[in-house]
Amino acid sequence: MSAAVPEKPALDGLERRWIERWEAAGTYRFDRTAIRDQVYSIDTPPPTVSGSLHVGHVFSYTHTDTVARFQRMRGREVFYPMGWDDNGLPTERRVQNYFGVRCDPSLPYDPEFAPPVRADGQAVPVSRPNFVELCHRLTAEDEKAFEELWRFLGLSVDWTMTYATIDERAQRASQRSFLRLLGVGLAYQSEAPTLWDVDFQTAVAQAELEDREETGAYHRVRFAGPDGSAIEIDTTRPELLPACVALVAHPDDARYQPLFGATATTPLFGARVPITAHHLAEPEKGTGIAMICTFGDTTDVAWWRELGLPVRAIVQRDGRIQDAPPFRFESPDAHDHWDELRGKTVAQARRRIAELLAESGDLVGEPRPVTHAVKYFEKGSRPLEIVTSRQWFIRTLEHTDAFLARGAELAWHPPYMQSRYESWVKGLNSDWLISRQRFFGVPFPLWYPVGEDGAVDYGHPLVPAEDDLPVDPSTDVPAGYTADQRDRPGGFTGDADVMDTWATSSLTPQIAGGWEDDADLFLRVFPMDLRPQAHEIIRTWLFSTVVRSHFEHNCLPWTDAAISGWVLDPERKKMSKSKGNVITPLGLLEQYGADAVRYWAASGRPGVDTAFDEGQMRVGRRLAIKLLNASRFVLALAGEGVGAAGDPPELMPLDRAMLGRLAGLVDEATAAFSGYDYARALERTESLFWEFCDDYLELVKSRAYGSQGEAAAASAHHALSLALSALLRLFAPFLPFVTEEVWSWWQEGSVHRAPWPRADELRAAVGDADPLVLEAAAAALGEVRKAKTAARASMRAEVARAAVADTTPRLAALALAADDVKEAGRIARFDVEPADTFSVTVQLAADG
RNA sequence: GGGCGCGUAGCUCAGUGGGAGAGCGCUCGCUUCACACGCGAGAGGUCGCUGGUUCGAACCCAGCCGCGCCCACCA
Repeated sequence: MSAAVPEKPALDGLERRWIERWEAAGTYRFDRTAIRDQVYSIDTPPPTVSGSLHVGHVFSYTHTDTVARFQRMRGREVFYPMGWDDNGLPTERRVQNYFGVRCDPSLPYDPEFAPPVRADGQAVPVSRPNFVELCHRLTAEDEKAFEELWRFLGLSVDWTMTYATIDERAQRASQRSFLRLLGVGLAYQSEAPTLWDVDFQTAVAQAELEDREETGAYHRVRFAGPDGSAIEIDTTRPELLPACVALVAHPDDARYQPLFGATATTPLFGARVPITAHHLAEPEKGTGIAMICTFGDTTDVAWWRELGLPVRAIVQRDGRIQDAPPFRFESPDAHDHWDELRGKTVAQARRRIAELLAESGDLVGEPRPVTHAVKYFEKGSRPLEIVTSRQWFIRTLEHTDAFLARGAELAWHPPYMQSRYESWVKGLNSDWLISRQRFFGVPFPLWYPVGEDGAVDYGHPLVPAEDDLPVDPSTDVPAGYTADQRDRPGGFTGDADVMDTWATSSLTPQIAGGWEDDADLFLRVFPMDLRPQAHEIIRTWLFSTVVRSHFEHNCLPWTDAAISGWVLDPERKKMSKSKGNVITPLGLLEQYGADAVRYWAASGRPGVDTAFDEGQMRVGRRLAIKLLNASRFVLALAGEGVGAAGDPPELMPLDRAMLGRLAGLVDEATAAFSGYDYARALERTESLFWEFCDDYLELVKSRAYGSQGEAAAASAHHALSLALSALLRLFAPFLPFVTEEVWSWWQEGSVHRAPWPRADELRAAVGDADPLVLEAAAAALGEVRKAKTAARASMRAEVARAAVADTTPRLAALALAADDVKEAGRIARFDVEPADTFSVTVQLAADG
């Protein structure tokens, strides 16, 4: 069999070769006859295909793959699908830039449409169906590129099991789940103030917000009190003055207590607004009394709601001040002031109104610069406004206790990640907003009746049958209506919105697992075992998946969540596209080899941010090459001993000691992997492997060549082949290519379908093993090496005499491997003497 | 403001009550018959700071400093 071992083994080309063979052999194909208990199922994160893959992806997907491979070798049938996240804003944005188009839903579909040739000028308006076609076209290309890279990285995904978050299955699942939530009242629509991105022109959910520190300015503005005296308030948003509906101070604030219930008058616009009390008003902030506008921030919304105030909205959905006055002005001046503001952007209006207030004498002093946190859509570039709109929500607020209980039920790796989940759930302040005023997404499967007067009756949505899903309400027609009744009095109109991307992604276990489309599969894989994901999307993806599974199946979607850290650049900044510090993985894979890149990734412990380190990839490459060479050597030494029939030979003490250590390693690696600590499993395996090469192989070399007779050689051969077999399997989850290559030299089948090594079987084969034998022998050999190095001699230099002083038990252990030490150290005369401490006296032969 | 994590050799990181470690980098040596994509050896640290618990602390406790992240109604 050793005939199959190449003369000069090399890493180059291993990836291409084995990718092809694994595909042909179906090595990673999921066997769907397996029952749930035999299955290990993974809720793979679908990467956003419109972005490019970066080393962060390689990092975390490698972690998952090592776990998948471990579980497969442990005998579980691994359900490891791959999804593509292709719906939503990132794709829309990429399509707009790539093709130079913009979606105009009012246009009709043009079947002849061809995208412009990268028009650098104006974006070409296209209809929604044309736009969606372009989205599909581009994502199809992106998915191909992603799959190539994943295969090259060696992910043991079953590539016959892929899904996309915009595909028909995903749409059906999203719509079905939505309709069921609607049916039991867990989904509802509401016309209410919502956070709104004025560039994307869509509502935004709490989970998509981020705070950004901005410089603003406090403007101290003078209101007129009931008796005509001045009431001064501080505001960073003076442009909202016409939207002011009340003043508010803390109920305990003695300064303002006399004013509660009275009326103040706004400058410039002369609106009379009540002076109210509310506990959210902070006496220390500004002057202690604030103006409430509809709506400047979410506190305004709370005050407005709880104090029962009217609405005087002035900001339109495009971020400009509306044309119509927010209320009936009582003075010509107010009209003049309004004319100065309307049509302006919020920022323009802010500058202008500051001037107007200064002119009228109602601005006290100069505006004072201040840095404050402002809410943004995480993908947006202008501060969010709050506008009133009709949106769909899923009820989460009244179920937070249940969600917290689910979080406690879930096994988190690492455990402290649970606190992120809990702080999110406890901080929820609104139901989950799932509707988006966008184009490339899953449509709401709803129509609304249009009355004879042309008014849309949102209160009585028309729903399709589940069997008809998915539907597109913009082209499909509800039961009982005909197509020509669309948007006509007495007819119907389709819901124009699409679902938020998380409303679909939160169903990845159902989509990947088949749910009702493939109920047989679903029974075998759901609830799943593992959700691997990054920590920054605990509040979105993880939370929302728990919500959906809780409502739909009354259980957790998976038992375990493995949270990966980030990849940091050398300056310890998170690698991200916007920072421009992203490194693309393909070049790395080609330069160092997939196994080497995986080695670096798998060295990053679960949940811990890890520095990008090409040095670690070089180390990984060195390890892979060492595996090739050491394996070749072991197989050459073991020769016919490998896989020979008949009774195994009696093992010598040194061999037993080495195999005993190996059994200990198997225990450690198995325990680490079972607790999702792949990094520890790798570290321990690697460490033992180098010792195996540096000490054991050197010690046993000449005996294996036959220097001590046939029986002694047979023992070495047997131990070597047992060790190589176990080591290859321990490394297989990390270095799938090189281990498969070596395995193929002398074994049948794939190492990735071979059973994970078992410590009890090793121990049974070994019998009694005294670890001291290997320890003492390695220590003695180390001292001999040291002496040779000190003498600037070659390791081949002959030693005339070596005398080992050590404690009696260690000397006894050393005696059992004395011949091996003598031969490895090229020692002519080898003496021992009892002593309290270990030392070795070495005399090199005269001519070295 | 609240919470979580981190702080160990120049760098990347292991180490959770009793000898301060690994790899890389650096220095020196070795044509060694598996591997020069190699082998051997060496130098290098007040384990963030202060106090406490303990016979004994890198490790447990308290406080502080620094870094990062998450959350928070941000007038």
